[in-house]
Amino acid sequence: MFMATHSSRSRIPHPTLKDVAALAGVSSGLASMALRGVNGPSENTRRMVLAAAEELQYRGNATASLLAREHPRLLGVTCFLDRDLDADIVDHLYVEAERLGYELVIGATTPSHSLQASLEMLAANSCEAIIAVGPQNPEECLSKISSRIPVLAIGAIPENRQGVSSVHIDDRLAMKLAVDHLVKLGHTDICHVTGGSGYSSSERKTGYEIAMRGAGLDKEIRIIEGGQTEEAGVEAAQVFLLGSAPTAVIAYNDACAIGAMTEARKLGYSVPDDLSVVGCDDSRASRIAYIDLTTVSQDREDLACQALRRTLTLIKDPNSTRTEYKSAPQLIHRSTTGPQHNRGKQPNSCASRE
Amino acid sequence: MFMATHSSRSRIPHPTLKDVAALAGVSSGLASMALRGVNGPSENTRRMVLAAAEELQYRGNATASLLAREHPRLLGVTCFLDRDLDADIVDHLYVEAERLGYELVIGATTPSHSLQASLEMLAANSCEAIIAVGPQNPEECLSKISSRIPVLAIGAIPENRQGVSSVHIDDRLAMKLAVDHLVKLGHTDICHVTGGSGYSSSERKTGYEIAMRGAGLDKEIRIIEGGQTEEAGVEAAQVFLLGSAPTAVIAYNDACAIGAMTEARKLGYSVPDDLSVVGCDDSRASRIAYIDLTTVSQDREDLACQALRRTLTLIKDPNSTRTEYKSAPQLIHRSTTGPQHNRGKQPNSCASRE
DNA sequence: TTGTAGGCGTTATCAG
DNA sequence: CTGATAACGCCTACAA
Repeated sequence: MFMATHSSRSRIPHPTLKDVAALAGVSSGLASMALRGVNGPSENTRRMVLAAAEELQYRGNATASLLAREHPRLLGVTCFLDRDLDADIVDHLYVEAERLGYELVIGATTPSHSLQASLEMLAANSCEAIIAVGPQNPEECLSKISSRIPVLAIGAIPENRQGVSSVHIDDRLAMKLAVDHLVKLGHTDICHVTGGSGYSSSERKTGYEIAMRGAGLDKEIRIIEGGQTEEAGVEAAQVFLLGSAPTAVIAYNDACAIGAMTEARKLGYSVPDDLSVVGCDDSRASRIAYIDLTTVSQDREDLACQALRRTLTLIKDPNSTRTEYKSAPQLIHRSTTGPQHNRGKQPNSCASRE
Repeated sequence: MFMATHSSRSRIPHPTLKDVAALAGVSSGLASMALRGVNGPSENTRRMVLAAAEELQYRGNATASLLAREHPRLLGVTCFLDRDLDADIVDHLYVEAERLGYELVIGATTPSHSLQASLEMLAANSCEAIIAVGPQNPEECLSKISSRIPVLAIGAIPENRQGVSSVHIDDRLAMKLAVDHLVKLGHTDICHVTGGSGYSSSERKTGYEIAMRGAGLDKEIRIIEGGQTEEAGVEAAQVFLLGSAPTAVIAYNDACAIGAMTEARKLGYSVPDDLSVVGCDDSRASRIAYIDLTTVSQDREDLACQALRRTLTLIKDPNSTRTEYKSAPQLIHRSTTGPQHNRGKQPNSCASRE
């Protein structure tokens, strides 16, 4: 059998529905129905069409289909590419979307490609709704675009963001779990490193404060300005380890916690002996054996399912009211937290020990 | 001024080009040209159209545009969501694409959404070409789809993958840099942990072998089957640390290196005193201060630029021959490699020390 | 069960 | 410089 050496892509255009219909000897309308599996065409017709499609290696043109359909069944997703939490969520979104007969198209948010740009792109491309995954710091653009197309955020959103529904973990509860975990281990001197200026950061901060008060530790509340990166954690540690160091620290997220832990160890503190560290998110990094960070997990599957369910509701009734769903977080006890030994807050001279 | 309390999205459909043209008092064809900024319309007409578009809050329908244009100027990108190397590359792709007037749409590859599925989706959605980022293990689907649409892989591809061009680091050179670095530090007992069955893994293995021979270390060549994850690194370490442990190890990538390093430390080896560890990719994880892994970096910007340049060439001439570009890697010396002390290969009883 | 025809919103071609 | 008009490929009444 001979095969073409050059695939002459440029010469023979892709076969269209009309070609398939012609080969099958039916009209293109019928062929369309047969291909989509809706009922109407007879069994015989369906077979003919499928055979023709197979023979011609027919591939539908999704763009044309999108334009013609009234319900494109296409959802836009914006996410960051370097956050494994987002990756897990998107993975679950794919599963749910497939189950519900929806297609997903992704607009990535990167340093050079803003959330705004992703949203515009998705809105222009016939998406029926947009699911924005991750900490949406310039949330204004979510509100803005939500007047054109339903938007649901996975991640906390201020209540006054009109039109944008959200699905996220209960940030306050997450911090309460962390505080209670440490209290149970005997800690009282527990400080919190914030995640900067975002909304979920302020929620977690509030949750920490409430939990501390709930544990009768009003006087011990100590808040350090931080951020969502490892570097922010490093800088925060340099602050809270000066003077009277706490025996435990709860960071806004895992990255920040890892940074703080790194710096603490570098300064001679042993984790968890001298300092217990708790992160948040249960990121991939937190699970690295060498890090093995105690953290508060987000249930990715729950978030994805709820997000999709609610997004479809928004599509059906665009005027339905904004909703908010708080998923229950869970404490994951790993090796960076331990009992309070109460043996002083001075760093050891020896860097680390088992 | 009154504002609608409910954004009645469902009631008023988005304004179309025709609406804009009507308001501006011109034909839709003219309006289209004015909006796109091509020359033809008079300055006055252009202003009228722009004003009308502004007033109606007109947003073009990208789907319709895609269908009508002969050159959609749309590129599909497949990538993994949890690999920060890919994230960096995509970031640079966005920059280059914008510069060249192309739009990017992303199809993510996740555990539940195969590369195949992403490719099909992108091909069906009027992309002019697809750039596949990352280690494409089931590369067959790249070849298959390349008969329908130009495909360029960022990452090594076997030579017999017809139709698929590739842009990637020089894997063999990368391993040579690692070997030479270690040799310069006095190491001779250098083993390599592979990345599993992929093509770039076999290239790196070969590169390691060649470099070892080049350094006169034929007898010292020692290869351990590994993988691309931290877990694989852990398992590999359990193997190569049994019996006579090497003084240095080069892993397929950073994740694998980190796993191996973790396990080595857990078993009582000090890094880099007892064991030097080199990764590959210069991933975000490798830069974490607490890990600070010596590695071989990939120039993300170079990869992205070359990929885009070559992709456009493929689009212009689909019958042009497959090309391969090897980007120069660079050794990043961090703190997991050090001089060979030659003080025996037995693990210390003390876990670690400064 | 099947064919026909009109439309989705743009772009592109051609006369005027 | 401008305005009809025909694609683009598919979906979907509606009619047969």
